[in-house]
Amino acid sequence: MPTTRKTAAQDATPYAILGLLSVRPWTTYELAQQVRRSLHWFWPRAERKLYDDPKRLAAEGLAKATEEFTGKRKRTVYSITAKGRRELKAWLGTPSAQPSWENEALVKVFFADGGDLTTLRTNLTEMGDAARARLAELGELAAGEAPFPERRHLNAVTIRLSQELEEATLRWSQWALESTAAWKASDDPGRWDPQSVYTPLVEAWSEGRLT
Amino acid sequence: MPTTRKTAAQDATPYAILGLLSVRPWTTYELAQQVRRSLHWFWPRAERKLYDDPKRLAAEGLAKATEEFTGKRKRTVYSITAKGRRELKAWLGTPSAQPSWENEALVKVFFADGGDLTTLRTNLTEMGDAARARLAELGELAAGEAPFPERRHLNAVTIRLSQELEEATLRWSQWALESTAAWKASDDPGRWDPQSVYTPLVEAWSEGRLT
DNA sequence: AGTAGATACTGCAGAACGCAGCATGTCAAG
DNA sequence: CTTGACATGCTGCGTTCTGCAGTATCTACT
Repeated sequence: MPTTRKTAAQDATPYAILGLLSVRPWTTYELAQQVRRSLHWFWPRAERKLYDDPKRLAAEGLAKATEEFTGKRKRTVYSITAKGRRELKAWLGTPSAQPSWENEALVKVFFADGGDLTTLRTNLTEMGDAARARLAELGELAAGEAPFPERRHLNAVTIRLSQELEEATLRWSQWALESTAAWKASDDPGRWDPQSVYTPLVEAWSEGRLT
Repeated sequence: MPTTRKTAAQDATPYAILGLLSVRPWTTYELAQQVRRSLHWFWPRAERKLYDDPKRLAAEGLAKATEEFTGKRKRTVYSITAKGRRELKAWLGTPSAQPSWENEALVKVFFADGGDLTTLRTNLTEMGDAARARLAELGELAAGEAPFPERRHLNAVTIRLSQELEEATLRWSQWALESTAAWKASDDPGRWDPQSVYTPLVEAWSEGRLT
């Protein structure tokens, strides 16, 4: 990773919420549910934040808070303002932060030489299972009713990337399980050749195909 | 994402550091550099944390802090203890938190209907460029001297997943650029059929191939 | 002798998180 | 018609994490 990473000008979370508000008005509770279905896949944030950020958006005039009542229980519905739409549009054109992903199971694979070969292989299996489970969730999403037909194209493009990443993880876990089957121990791969794994990548790099 | 997410018993960061210490003793500064090269790819944490966590590890007897001097400048070298190795090994067998990834550019793609088609396509291009740049970094890592030859197999397996994910992202961005070339606007895909994108995923899901 | 850059951290303010808590509403079973 | 389970709709609070500025020493080069 480069130290010269370009960080985004602003925190993306309020804009992500603004984006959801641009689709339709929501109560925070509905927002939280919708986030679980969509945004959370590629912009995971604690639900707690979804109760604070809309207030700020409202304070800055990017959203409008309307109080409604169900019996005597109050609920706040947030909607986007014209100013909010302009801000959102401007944000779409700003440079983005580098993507990042975290994977605790892979940390365990990386340090697998501190444990047994069986433990390593269990972790690999679990990574594959998790990927399959997430693919199933994506499948369910894709098969379900589209809540916003006018946004299907963007949903499709976005879900597609999640799908590709999970499939890549699944394929990798299968490859890793096959590879490690021949290992003697977690700290001794026997005749298995690590260098050959790198070859295609190193060739692409040294031939300048990646620049 | 499921609400029934299983969270890991403990925070992985101290264990990740413990893992590095199991390879060899480091000063925090060296640790920070090493993390940038390896761990940061799949366990990104602020460098600031690398100055606090080893202290805790030492306080718990999982690591040992040794003070050394370069002239009159002090530096602390951390090394793993026998207890630390046992704890690390035990941790390797515990269930892991779900993986997560965040991608600000994809948020912009997801809400692209709030902006121009050109903006959408710029963001797609930038995502591809970023993936290519990261692949180049991985290539450089893979081509370089292996600092720990006895860990090459684990490095190879781990880097391989990063590579697959970046390649998947790159392929996706190219596909998305081709797809959007025919769109009329960011909120109007014209004749482009979102449903067909889902088809393979939905079929795999409905046939139960993901369970 | 000067200075740019690497090494080696600490302090602090603000952001984010997780979790508990609390109050109301709905719906179904007994 | 009452009880309980679960959904809705939040707020408060303690802890952790992050980013950034600041401090000081060492090394290498001009």
